[in-house]
Amino acid sequence: MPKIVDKDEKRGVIALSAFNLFCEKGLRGTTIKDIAEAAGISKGLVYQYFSSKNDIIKYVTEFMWREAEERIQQSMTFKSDETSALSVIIDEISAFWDNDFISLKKMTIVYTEIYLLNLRDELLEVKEVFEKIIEVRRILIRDTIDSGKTAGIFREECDPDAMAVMLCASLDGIGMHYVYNPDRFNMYEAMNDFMDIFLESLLTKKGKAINKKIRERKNEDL
Amino acid sequence: MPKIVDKDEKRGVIALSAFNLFCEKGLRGTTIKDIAEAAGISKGLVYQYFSSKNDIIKYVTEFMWREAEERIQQSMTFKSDETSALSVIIDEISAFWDNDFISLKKMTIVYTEIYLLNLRDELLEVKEVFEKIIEVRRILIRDTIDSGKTAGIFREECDPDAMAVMLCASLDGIGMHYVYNPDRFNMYEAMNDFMDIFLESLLTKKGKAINKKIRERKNEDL
Amino acid sequence: MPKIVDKDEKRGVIALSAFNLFCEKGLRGTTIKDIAEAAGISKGLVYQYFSSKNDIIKYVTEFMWREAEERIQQSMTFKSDETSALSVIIDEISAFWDNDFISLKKMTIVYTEIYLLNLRDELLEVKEVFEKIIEVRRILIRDTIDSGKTAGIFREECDPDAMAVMLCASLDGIGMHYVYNPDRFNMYEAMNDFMDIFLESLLTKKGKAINKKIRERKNEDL
Amino acid sequence: MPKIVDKDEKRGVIALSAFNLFCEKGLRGTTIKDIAEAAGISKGLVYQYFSSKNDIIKYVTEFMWREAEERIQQSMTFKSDETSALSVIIDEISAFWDNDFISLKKMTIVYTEIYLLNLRDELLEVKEVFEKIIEVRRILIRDTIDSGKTAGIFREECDPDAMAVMLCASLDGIGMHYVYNPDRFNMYEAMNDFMDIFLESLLTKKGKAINKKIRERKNEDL
DNA sequence: CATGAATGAGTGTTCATTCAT
DNA sequence: AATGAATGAACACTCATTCAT
Repeated sequence: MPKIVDKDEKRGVIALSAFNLFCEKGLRGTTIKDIAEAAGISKGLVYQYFSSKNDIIKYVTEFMWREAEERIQQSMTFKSDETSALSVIIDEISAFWDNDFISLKKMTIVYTEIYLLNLRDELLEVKEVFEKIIEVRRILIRDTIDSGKTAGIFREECDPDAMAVMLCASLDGIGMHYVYNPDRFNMYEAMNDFMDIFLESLLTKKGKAINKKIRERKNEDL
Repeated sequence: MPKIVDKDEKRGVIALSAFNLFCEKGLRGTTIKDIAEAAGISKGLVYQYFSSKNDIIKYVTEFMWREAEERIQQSMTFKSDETSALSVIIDEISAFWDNDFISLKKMTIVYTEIYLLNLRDELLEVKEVFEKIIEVRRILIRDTIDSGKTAGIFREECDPDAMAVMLCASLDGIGMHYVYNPDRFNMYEAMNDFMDIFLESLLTKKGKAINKKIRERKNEDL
Repeated sequence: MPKIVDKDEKRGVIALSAFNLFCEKGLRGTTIKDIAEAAGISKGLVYQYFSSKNDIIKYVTEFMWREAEERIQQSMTFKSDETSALSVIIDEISAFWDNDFISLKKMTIVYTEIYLLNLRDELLEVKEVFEKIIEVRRILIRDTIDSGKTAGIFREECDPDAMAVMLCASLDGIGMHYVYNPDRFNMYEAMNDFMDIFLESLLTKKGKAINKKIRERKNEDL
Repeated sequence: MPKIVDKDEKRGVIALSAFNLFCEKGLRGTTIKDIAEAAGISKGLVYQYFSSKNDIIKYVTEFMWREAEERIQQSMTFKSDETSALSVIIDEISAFWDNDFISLKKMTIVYTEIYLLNLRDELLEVKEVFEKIIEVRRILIRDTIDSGKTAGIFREECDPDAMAVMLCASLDGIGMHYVYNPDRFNMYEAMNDFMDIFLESLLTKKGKAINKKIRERKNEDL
């Protein structure tokens, strides 16, 4: 009788090993041998679970997407009051980078590497999933700003689409610079500063008042 | 006598071929054979002009740095009045990305690839030059904000160092997202929006007035 | 399960192929492809057993050293009487070259090539082992002469260190010339002549008597 | 009018540069570019004087042969008395290695490299010349011993052919070991010791007396 | 005469993938 | 199910040689 193996679980184990190695050594710099060893199995067996190295990258990308989605779902679930819009944005922004298990640095590196692959259409199988990662954040923020406008929190003249794109992009940039040079600045502070500046311009008076309350509540929590 | 060749020019020609290929296929994905063919020469001849593939990458990086520096020098040269601080920042920000889209894309891709390699110290020969590219912008912006504070244009409480880092990082992020998906948003508008938001928070009343004038003058120029 | 392979044995097989090729075509003239083909495997597989071409050369050098050491151990083991000093030297001298001509030639070629590489420090990984081959003979002979002096076999005025160096060097030269031109002279006779001349000068009367006995016994054995 | 060039002289200049480089970096390790630079000319011009790299090696070998021959002719020219036989041998032996201009080390390295090439018949054009270098010494020594026998200086039972081969070979070996490890022993002393041992066995009483005189005269000269 | 730009076959080495066991 | 031995195409880089100038 063959050993009973949870195929899906094992795929996850292998992919996690791969993910960690991708961070340390890059997509190209990580060999199948490396992955197999890190997962405690043989090279050949990797190919029972993944059809190719690209297949692993695809899985890893999907994994990152699922992580992002899940966090966002969590953010959304428990917010329903008027202040939610702001909290969601602020939380999501920091949550995206705020993960002990899969470190910021790791995420950033792999995310950036896949960004490059897709920019050159070198990994078409992965493109769709990768773009979901971007979209899920963008849409969340866009929708949040949108409903914030309805609630009178954001100013009329602010364009949710444009703002969302800009916000996501800026935060990616801050993340990358931080990862490259973590000594240069305190990232959480930087992101907070950034959000302050951003919100200062876009919030209505009502919005600013709410923001103030949220901040106060957060400080009390600490 | 052998064919007379302008060595420096030929280095430039080869490096340009390389640069284009680096963008299309990535640093690792581009082979010396590719570069030689694109430059219309043989593999061996490449090594008469560059000591190694990394040497080519170094040249390309230095080229990008020289480009960045030159533009910055230009920005600085002709500004001396009170409004210079703002103009410089605004100009530099847009100038940095102000080429045709093709070359913006290329710059971004290569810049990002080198970012990744340096993150893992895989390209030590290039690290120093790469960091100059980052620094030259950062310092320009920091100093500009600093002197803007003295001139009463920027608010007292704004930290030039932190702002400069954040600004550079954000703009990199915006550039990357734009290059990835140029249809999503008009980058110049996005950057202008971004700058507006940013300046709105950091300028004093006096600063805001000057900013307004600069904007008006610019619109007249068009 | 993959084919079960005795890694050590296979290393030996590959190294033997390499050794033969090194002799025929030289260390530099032998390519990894040559070695792989001679061993009946693919180029890539060679690197499963050796980390580099130099690693193969190192193995071959270590092999030669082990051969030399083993023979010397054998020479030492069964001699304990007064005459041992002389027997050991004589035996060792002939034993070192005492293989079929083919392998003598091979040894000499590879030994000489490694000599040249080390002379220019082009093969540092191998230097230490190579020098062991020289030293093991030199020290054996030096110690033997030394104890032979104590036993009154060698003359008081003979310097064991100088004699050992000279003896080793001369015998290397004779080996090289013999290998180059095996038809010119009978090497065993030449070495015997050489030893006779050498011993004639260095032995005491007592030593000469013992030497005579050893020779007679040897002739009886044949 | 073309520049008038002494073709032969220039060949010599190039070959000398080559010779020096062959010593430092080996035959394979020396490139045509190296040689051209050392000779102060261009790569292409080298091919006006030599048809190939092997052609240079051939020239260098011929040069070494001419050097050897010349020295030997000198040795022979001025000796005519009874003692010449010994002087010639002793002088030649030391003279062969005793050259400041073209150092011992250089000679040994190139000589040994060519030895290896010929051992494998990799450079047939050179084989003949290389063997002349060996032969010229061997024959000199053989003839000298031969005439020494006639003159009653060498013992009847000594075989000039065998002795000459052995002597040349041994001295080559001593040279090689010395070059590899010049700190181990004083080569001139070693060669003298060697000659003493050698002559002690082969000279007649008369021969020993003459040898003694030669030594004394030499010491006076110093 | 003289140059050095240009070539391209050949080197050691790596690694995704296959497959016999 | 699981192994790791085996493959071979691909890569960066070198160098003797040629030849247009």
